[in-house]
Amino acid sequence: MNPVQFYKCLADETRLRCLMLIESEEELCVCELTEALDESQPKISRHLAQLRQCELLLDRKQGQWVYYRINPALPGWAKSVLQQTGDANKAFLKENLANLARMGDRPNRAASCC
Amino acid sequence: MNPVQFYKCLADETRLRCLMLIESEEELCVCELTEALDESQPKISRHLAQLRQCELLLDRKQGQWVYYRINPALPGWAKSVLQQTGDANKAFLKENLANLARMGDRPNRAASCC
DNA sequence: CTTGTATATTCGAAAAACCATATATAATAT
DNA sequence: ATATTATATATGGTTTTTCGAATATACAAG
Repeated sequence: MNPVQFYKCLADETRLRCLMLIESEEELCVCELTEALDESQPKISRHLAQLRQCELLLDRKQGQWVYYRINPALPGWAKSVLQQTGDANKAFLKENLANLARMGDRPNRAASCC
Repeated sequence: MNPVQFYKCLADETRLRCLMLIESEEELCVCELTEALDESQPKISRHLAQLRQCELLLDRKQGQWVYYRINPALPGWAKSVLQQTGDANKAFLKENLANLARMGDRPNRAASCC
């Protein structure tokens, strides 16, 4: 994991929020992130694709949903950076988490919805 | 310290190397960084100015030299990120540190040279 | 005052990143 | 089969970032 490439991934507001939210929630699907960030679906999807290509995220398809999670194979320092950034910047995510909470009918892991 | 702005600062090879080298050496002047990275003086200077403006670095003028160091007032998580990144990516800096070591006549803190 | 060295800044061009819109794919439901 | 929902990708344009080259400033030495 090249550190410059890693930090380029974190250097965009949309991507950083996605990463922090996923870090906080373990796993989120595209529609949940779209709602939490209040951004267009293609925009979210494009950034997630980049994070997947750079191997910061792994995806898992379940029915019509695609769930993203932090790649556990990331080097320790990178995982630690993500974790610390999330822990120390809770306020940064406040509104996004509120949007997520307010979201009715979230897909429940292993079953219906969205 | 906005985390997006912080990571934008780290998302450039020149800036990240400067930060890591300063992290490793406590304090470095522009000519030392120019030599260590083998880049043009204006390029180094421009990136250092950005890091200073974003308050990641502090500068100190001594005679004709300007020494840069990590801003100790950075939030804990940011200092920790810089430190961990440096510790875990020594190979990334290997050649830069070699250039620095090979550099004859480095300015000695509080006296002549360069 | 002139020269030399260290550093900073300006400017225009080139490259990279980002975005909105439209469209494609794939799964599910009717 | 058709319609709907979730996600992905392609296209073209706009904004942002980065850069080299030239120039400016500031200090030191002679």
